[in-house]
Amino acid sequence: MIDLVQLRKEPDVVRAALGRRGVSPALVDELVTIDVEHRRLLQEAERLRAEIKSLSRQVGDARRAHDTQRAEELSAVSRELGEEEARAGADADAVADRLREIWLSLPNLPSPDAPDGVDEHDNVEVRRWWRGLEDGAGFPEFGPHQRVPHWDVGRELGILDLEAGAKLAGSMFPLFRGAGSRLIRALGAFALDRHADAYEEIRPPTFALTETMQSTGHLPKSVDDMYAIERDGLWAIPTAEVPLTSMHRGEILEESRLPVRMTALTPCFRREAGAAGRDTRGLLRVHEFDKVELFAYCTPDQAPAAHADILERAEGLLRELGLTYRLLDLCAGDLGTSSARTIDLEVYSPGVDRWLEVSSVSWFRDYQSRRANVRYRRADGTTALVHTVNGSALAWARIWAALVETYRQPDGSVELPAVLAPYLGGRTTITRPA
RNA sequence: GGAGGGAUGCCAGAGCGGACGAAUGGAACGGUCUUGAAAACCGUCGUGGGCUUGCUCACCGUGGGUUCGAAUCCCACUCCCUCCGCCA
Repeated sequence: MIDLVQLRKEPDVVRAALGRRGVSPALVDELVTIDVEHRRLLQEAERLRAEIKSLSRQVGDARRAHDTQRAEELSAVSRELGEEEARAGADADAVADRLREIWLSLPNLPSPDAPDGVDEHDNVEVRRWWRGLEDGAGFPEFGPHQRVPHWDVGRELGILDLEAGAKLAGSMFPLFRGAGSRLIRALGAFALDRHADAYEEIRPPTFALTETMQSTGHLPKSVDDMYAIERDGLWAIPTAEVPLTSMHRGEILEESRLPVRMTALTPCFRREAGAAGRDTRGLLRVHEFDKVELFAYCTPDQAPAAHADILERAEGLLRELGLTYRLLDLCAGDLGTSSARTIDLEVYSPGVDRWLEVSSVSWFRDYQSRRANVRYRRADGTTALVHTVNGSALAWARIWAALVETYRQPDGSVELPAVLAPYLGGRTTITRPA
C-alpha cells in the first residue's frame, strides 16, 4: 500500500508518479476525497464514543451511591447516544471499506530511477553477458546442433515427458524424468549452497492464507493468476516471496538484526490464464516450476545494497552456468504492482531463439511492509516500516531449457557445465538412452 | 476425526462486568552507590489512528452479540497443549 500521509501532503506527487504507470488520476482523487470523508466520520463516531464512556462511568458512580434514579437517567441518555454512535460507526465503516478497497488496489509508486514507458517494449536493456566476454569474445555463434528446441531435446534424451505431465495434471505441467529430473534437483541444490553464506535457508509451506497473499500484493490484484484450494481457504504460492515476506508479519525487528536475509527453494504455481500458443510451448511458460528465491528485510539505507547483492548473486549463477543473458531495467508501465524498481534477467536460449525471463529482482520500498506491517525499531526507540527486496536466483524450468539447448553437442548429447558435477553424481553428460 | 484444557504487554503471569491499557515478577534501558563490577535502591519501559499537541479513540487470539458500560458474559471461528483414533 502507498503511504496515505504522503498522499495527504503531496497528492500531486502521488498522482504524477502513479500516472507514469497508467493509474487514472481520478482514482487517486477519489482516494483523497474518501480519506477526508473517512476521517470526518471517524471523528464524529469517536466523539460520541468518548461521551458514552464518560456517561457509563457516571452510571457506575451513581449505582455505588445507591442513587438509582440518577443511574437510570444517565443510562437512558447513554442508550440514545449509543444508537447514534452505532449509525456513525456504520457510516465510518462503510467508507473505510471503500477506502481500503481502493488503497489495496493501487500499485506502488515507481522509483524516479525507473525508465519511462508503458509496456515491455519500453524496458531498457542495461547490458549483456556471454561466456568469453571478458576476454574480448563477440556475442556467441550458435551451431545448428544448438538450434533444437528443448522439447525435442528432452524427448530425444528421455528427460522431459510433457505428455505424461499433461496426462496427470493437464497441459503446462511438465514432468521431468531420469537425468532431467536430477538436473532440476541439482540446480536447486547448487543455488541454495551458493547463497548459504549470507541467506538463511527456509523451506516454507507451499500454500498460504489469503492474508499472506495480500501482504505481498498478489491479492486482490492477481486473483485470476492464482490457484486456490477453496475448501480450505488456501492459495498455492506463485513464488517463495509470498511466505518469506510474511515471515515477520506484524512484528517489530531490532535494527541491529537487519538486514534479515532468507532464501527458499519452492515450487511456484501460476495459472497463466489466457496464455496459450507459441509463447507457451515446452517449458517457456508452465503452471508449476521450481525456483530459488532470495529475500531481505532491511532499512531504507540498506535497500540499494541488498538489491544489488541479489542481482549479483543471480548473475553470478548464470555466469557459473555459462549461459548468455541480458539485464532489463523495467519501465514504469511494466513494473509489477508492488515494485518500485525491478531489474529482469533474461537468458538466451538458442534452440527456441528467445530471451527467457529467469529472474526479477525488485525493490518494494515500504509498499509490502505496510501491508504486512513489518517494522523495525531504531536505536532511538522510534519505529519505521522496513523495506523489502527480493529476486529469483533462479527459476529453474527455463534454465533447464536454456541449458539443454546451449550445451547440446553435435552428436545429440548434452554436456552440462562442470560446476554442476557435484550435484549430478559426477555425470555431466546426458546421452540418448540405449 | 473424537474428548478436554488454554490464548492477556519483550517473557512469565494476575485480573473473570464499573477509573483496566491492564497488578506482580523477570528481562531491557537510564540513574544513585562503587576504584570497577555485582547486589541494593530510584526511575523508564506496548502499538497504531484522529485532531484544535493536549486531548481523544482503538487494540487483552479473530469475528459477531448482550449491556449505560466488556480483557471479564454469550455465540462462531482460528491456533496451541493433553489424551484417543488414523497416518507418511
